[in-house]
Formats: sequence, structure tokens, C-alpha cells
Amino acid sequence: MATGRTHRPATRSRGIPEATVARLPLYLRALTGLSERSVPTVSSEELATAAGVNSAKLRKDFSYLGSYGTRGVGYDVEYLVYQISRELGLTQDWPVVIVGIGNLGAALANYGGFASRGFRVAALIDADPAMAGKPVAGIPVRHSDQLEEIIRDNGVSIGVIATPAGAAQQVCDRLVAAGVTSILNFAPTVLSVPDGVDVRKVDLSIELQILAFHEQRKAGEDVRDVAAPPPTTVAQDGASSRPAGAGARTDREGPDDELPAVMPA
Amino acid sequence: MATGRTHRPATRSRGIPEATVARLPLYLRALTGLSERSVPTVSSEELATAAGVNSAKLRKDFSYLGSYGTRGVGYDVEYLVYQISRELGLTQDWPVVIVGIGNLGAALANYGGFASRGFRVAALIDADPAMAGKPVAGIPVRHSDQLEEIIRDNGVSIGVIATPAGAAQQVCDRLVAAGVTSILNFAPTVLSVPDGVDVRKVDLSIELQILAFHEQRKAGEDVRDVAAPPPTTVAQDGASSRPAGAGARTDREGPDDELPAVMPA
DNA sequence: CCATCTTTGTGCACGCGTTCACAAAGACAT
DNA sequence: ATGTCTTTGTGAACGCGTGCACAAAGATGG
Repeated sequence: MATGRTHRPATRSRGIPEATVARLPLYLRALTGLSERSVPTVSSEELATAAGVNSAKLRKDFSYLGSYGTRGVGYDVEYLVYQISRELGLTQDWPVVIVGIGNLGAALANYGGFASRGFRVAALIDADPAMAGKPVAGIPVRHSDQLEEIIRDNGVSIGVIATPAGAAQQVCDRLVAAGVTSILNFAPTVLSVPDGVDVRKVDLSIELQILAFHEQRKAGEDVRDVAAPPPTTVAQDGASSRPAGAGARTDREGPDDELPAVMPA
Repeated sequence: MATGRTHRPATRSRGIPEATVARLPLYLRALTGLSERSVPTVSSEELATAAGVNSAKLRKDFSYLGSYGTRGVGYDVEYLVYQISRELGLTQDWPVVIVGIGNLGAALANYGGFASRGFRVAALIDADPAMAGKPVAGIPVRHSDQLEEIIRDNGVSIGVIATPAGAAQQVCDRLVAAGVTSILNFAPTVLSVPDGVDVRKVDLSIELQILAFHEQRKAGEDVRDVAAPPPTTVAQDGASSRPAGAGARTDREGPDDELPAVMPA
């Protein structure tokens, strides 16, 4: 998963726990699958398995939305799809702009999961003049000079940032100033935004690092000696203030470290 | 953030809380930034701000790794970079395969944040014969027939799935059978894996849906009447078992609903 | 109409994560 | 050497999220 969520104490909107909100899209996906196969009803047990969660958790999650099940039977698939869609705000149309049309931006523009859930790509924006006019996913790329104009004309409130890290904050500021109040950030930077603006971030390399941690643990059962000396004792073996082991990474990374280097932006 | 994590009770490896592990890459990024600017030391306050977290949380996180700070001064940047890198397992080389070379797969292959953190793209794999041999990010794409061979020859333990949803489970099974024990899944499906295999998932559309929820709340302060009737009472207004409102989404989505449609795979 | 059986909805307890607030540790000046 | 000042490391309290286990609700069959 990408990690994410901002520092704010998790809006806690009208009693629906943030953790539940994060799972609703999961349920929705499982439910639309069932809907396509014309399954009329599901039990919490079946749906929970399909969504990869615990059935008790699922029932509790649904209880925050209301009593939509029928005891002894289960949940009506179509009805639940509608209710969750409505709760998530997917019954209305959300115009979205994607800024930074590199590989990632193009992948996002082509992503089918957006359009089918009420998200409409209003515009693709890139800072490279050479990109302007070039169609990506059937939509012509527009130059970032027109960013504010595009936001206002289309009433865009959600922006996706897929630029290099260096440009992200600046793009973010412009989006916010133009009226965007929700941002999905793919650039590896911490964005600072005013109150009232939501930011979620997806960091590709963070997920991989978390996997590496667990992978190391798994392997470390055997090679404990080399891999993991007790960290509490490490501080003692060197000088206390400027330890000897510093900078031991063999390959020092260049300044491109934080750059996705994926998108020309 | 991308969401993610699997049902398993969060390995809880050697006392380092999962939540802390998930933040270590964040600290590492902030620290490498400071390192490049040759900043020798940071206080927990400064670093916390740079990483976008609370300073108490940061100190507690570091306390799980050991006592690496100096009271009255702060933390030695280089030393901390090394310690976190080591803890995350980034001081060793992790060969990775990416399966599914569409737009997203290509974006991942080009992503600079991988190589700089000890991840090496051992191979790009795609099921489309037309892709075979074509270089992406300087690496020739190989056909998925060779998947097992590639995994074994390179000792790959981490796999990235960027295929359409329909192919994901099958690819996953083959990866696992060939020896992969950590999977980063970008396909919108719940993967089932045997014990001992870690899965993290990144779902682009889920993040957007969560944003839409909060966006709706923000807007809903005004248009309460239409947007959010009390859900507990909704169940009463229709028939109890098969409610009237079902299927009210105007645009029914096709079967491509779950398909990223991004990558030919 | 009653009994049985299935499945929901939730009260409760527990554990993890977050935050506060402060004592202890050390740097630095005198 | 002693005092002051800064900043860490952590004990303790709190709140959220999870999962168990069960009572209530309703369907279904006789």
C-alpha cells in the first residue's frame, strides 16, 4: 500500500471512523464484482473473504453506515453498492486534474478505475512546452501556464501531483491557490498545505522499503550475527558523539535521490 | 498513501512496531536531504517537521532502534542515516522483478528512488511477446515464460505486480512458487498467498475515493439535505428486503471496471 | 402460529499507537 | 567544578481500532 494520511487528527467525519472509510472502497470493489455476476445477496462472511478482511470488522464497518443487512440472509448487493457509493461521494462527478505527465502521469490518465468510479480527468497538465497538445489517453496535454484557468473553468477540487519532487510543493501551492482542496501526491516530498486541504500521499519506494524490512527479518533468522547486532549496545562501541560507523553505505546516492526521474513534468 | 498491509497480525518483528517501521523510510528521506546539504546534526523537532510528523512520535520511534541521540544536541545525521538504512535492510542489495510493463510498470522501472535505496531491478517481465526484447528504462523486457528462471538465477525475493487485475493472482502464484516471499501489488485485487509471504498493496483509485469522501464532507456542510440523509432512517423508507433505491448509479460500469487498463501485460 | 436455524448488529475487552509532560543526560559557559 | 540551558528518552494516560462472542432479528419450514 502506499502510505499516507496527513498530520491532522483524521477529520473523523460524522462518526465514521477513518479506518472504516479507508476500507469502504475495498468493499465496493468486491461488491461491484458480485454485482457484475448478478449475485443478489452476500453474507458478511462471504463478502469479508472477498475483500480480504475479518467478517466482524466488516459488519461493524457497515453498522456505521446504518442497518443495511437482513438477518438470516445477508446484504443486498445492489443496495449496498449504492449506499457505499453515496457515502463515499461517488454518485457525483469529480473532475480531476493530473499534473506531471511522465510515465506515472500517463499511467494514471489511462487508469480505468477512475472513470468508472465517478472521477473524470478534466485535464492533463505538464510544464514541458513540448508536451502541450500531445494527446495522452485521448486527452490533449495542456501547459501549466493554464493551470489556474483550467481549475476554475472546470470547478476542479481534486488534484493529482505526479511531478518530480522538486516541483511538487510549487505545483501544490498553485493548485491550492486556484481552489483545489484535495490533493493526491505521488512525489516523494512532504507537502505543506493550509488547513482545510486534504493531502494523501502514495510513495512507491516507501512500500518497497517496508517489504525489505520484513524480508530482512525473515532472512535474519539465520544470519542474525551479521545482520542485526543489538542496537542498544551499538552506541557504546564507538565515540559517543560522532560515531565511527557513520556513512558506511558503500554507494553514496547522488542528488537525484529524491527525484522520481520518471516524468519530465 | 497507498493503502496496504495484509490480514496477518502485523509481524511485530523484534519489538519494532509496524507503525514505526512504516515511518522509518520517511525519516530516512528527510535525513538524506539533510545529509546532502552537509547538515551535521538535527534536533527531533527539526527532523519531525521535515518528515511531517510529531516530534514526540519521532523520538519514540527512534527509541525503538536504540539511543542514538545526544541530549542537548540532537541526532548525528550520517549516523542516523546509516542506522535506519541498516534497520530497514537497505545496506544490502535487493534484486527486484517488475511484472507487467505497461505505463505503470515503465514508471516503476524508471523510478530513481529504487536504485538509490538498494533496490536493483533484476528484470522486467511481460506476457506480451511483442514487448520481449524491447528496452524499457535501459532494461530489455523479458517474456513471462522465463519468470521462474529469472527469479531463481537472480535470487529475487521481492516481486512487483503491475499487471491488470485479471492476471495478478496467477502471476502472484508463479512468483511465490518460484521463491518470491514479498510482493508489492498494484493490481486492484485481493491476492491470496501462503503464510510467510508478505503482500503490500497500492491502489490508486482507493486513495482518490478516500479523498472524495472528505471532499464531499467539506462541501456537505452546505448541501446537507441532498447529500446526507441520516442513514439509520434510510432503511425504513423503502421495502425492508429489496429497497427501492438500488442500482441508482446512472452510469453502470462495464466489466473493465476492475481493470487498470494501463498495461498490456 | 410456533420452532428452528441463519446471520446480523453490537457490547465488551484488549492491545496498539499517539501524545503529554517531565526527569535525566549531557553540552556549554563561567 | 558548578550551574544553566537544551534536548533526549520514556512513563503514563488516553483514544482508536480490532476481534470475540452473543443476543436479537428475521427467514424458513412444519
